[in-house]
Amino acid sequence: MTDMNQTPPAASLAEGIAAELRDRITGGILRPGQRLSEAALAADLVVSRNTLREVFRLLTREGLLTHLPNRGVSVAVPSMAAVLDIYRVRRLIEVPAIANARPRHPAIGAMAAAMAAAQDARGRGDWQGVGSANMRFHAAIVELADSPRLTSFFAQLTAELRLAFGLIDDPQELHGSFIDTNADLLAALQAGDTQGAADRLTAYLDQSERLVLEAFARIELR
Amino acid sequence: MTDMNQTPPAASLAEGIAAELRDRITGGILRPGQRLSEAALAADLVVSRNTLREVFRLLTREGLLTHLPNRGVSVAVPSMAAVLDIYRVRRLIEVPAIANARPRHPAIGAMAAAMAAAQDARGRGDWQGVGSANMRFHAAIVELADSPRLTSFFAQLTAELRLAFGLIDDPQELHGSFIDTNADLLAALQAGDTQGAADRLTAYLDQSERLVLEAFARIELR
DNA sequence: GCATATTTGTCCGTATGTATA
DNA sequence: CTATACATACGGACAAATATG
Repeated sequence: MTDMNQTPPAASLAEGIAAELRDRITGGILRPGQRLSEAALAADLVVSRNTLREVFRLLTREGLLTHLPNRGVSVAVPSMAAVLDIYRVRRLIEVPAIANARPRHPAIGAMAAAMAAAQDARGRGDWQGVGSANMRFHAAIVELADSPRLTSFFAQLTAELRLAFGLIDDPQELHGSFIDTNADLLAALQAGDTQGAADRLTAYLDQSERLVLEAFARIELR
Repeated sequence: MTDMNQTPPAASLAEGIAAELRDRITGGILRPGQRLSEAALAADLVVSRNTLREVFRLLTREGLLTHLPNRGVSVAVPSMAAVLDIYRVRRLIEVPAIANARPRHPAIGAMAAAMAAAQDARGRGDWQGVGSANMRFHAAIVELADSPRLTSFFAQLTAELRLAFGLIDDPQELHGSFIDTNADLLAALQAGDTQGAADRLTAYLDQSERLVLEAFARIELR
């Protein structure tokens, strides 16, 4: 067994640190709104401030960090506007990707693998794992379009969305209910019914968006 | 007259330098494939190497620079695969944006302004200016979708595409013939005929892509 | 194939300006 | 209003990798 799930050896130190910070942010270790002190974080990650600043620029561009001039960076606080925008773009990208999917495209195998991982994680009650697998499932959908630029753009959207997920208390409600819907989607796609698959995807996106927005509405009341 | 066309005062130095370098690359001052020495460029731009490296990371992520570990960065050399990918994504984004355009959306005014600028530049024989105006025209089309993430993603694609345009000798052939097509598109949109506008856009994208690819094929022969 | 020069990758110290207690 | 803390940006240093003669 090779280390296919391992992060590649990090071409440069900055890229490696960027990946590490991305994980901490999407993984919820760093909470939205939290300020990140250059000096403290550089010491913690055992890199120089210069290197860390390179990373800050990257993650700011990706939307995971917010940069306030002369006041440093903090973890981005997702807004309802951001969630609406992200789901709008997801519809635009994912639905045509499914609808125009070439039969027996390799990405369909990746979708099946992600689906299996999601069901496995559900069996263990690992809702965080279910969420990760679900994101891989949708990344595989985008890969159906065979566009590297679309794929990397979608990865960015995904990271930002996970930030929003982190604000929601109950991950089971968030991720648990969608496994069966997505399994139907996959079955339709494997049967060559791209239109049926696209319809199920649209339904999923609508439901998921509503769930996130409702959770947001509850949070903003507090 | 305010300086609404002026670049904003650059929140940070790195952002300003990034904008400057972006202009030099898309403007053809820096040619594709050209290596960029950290020390030389830093001296030229009167910034420290550290600041310049932050900029390099940003532009590498945007696809304008290529980074080879321990061998520095060079201006990206656009490939046919990149051109194909960019046009694929442009179709996916622009066509639905037009087809679902809300009547009297403010971006339609921006389209008209860009069109006027293109016609003006053509009158002066300024084909570079025609190209810039044409890109603004299409950026305005994307704004019809009201999605900030889509807008900034498209800006990136545009910059990368201009890199490819720079390899083509005859800018008149590249940009000159499309003004009238786009004028028709705009007229259809203003008349509320979104479907007709979308059809014209598709035709434009097909023609433009073919032109770029043919020019590429000629170049690769040399 | 080797010795040397150049360049990148990374770190540190420090001066300056801005925001906040 | 002063003092303090911090981000910003610079320049110098050095090891490691790469290119050159």
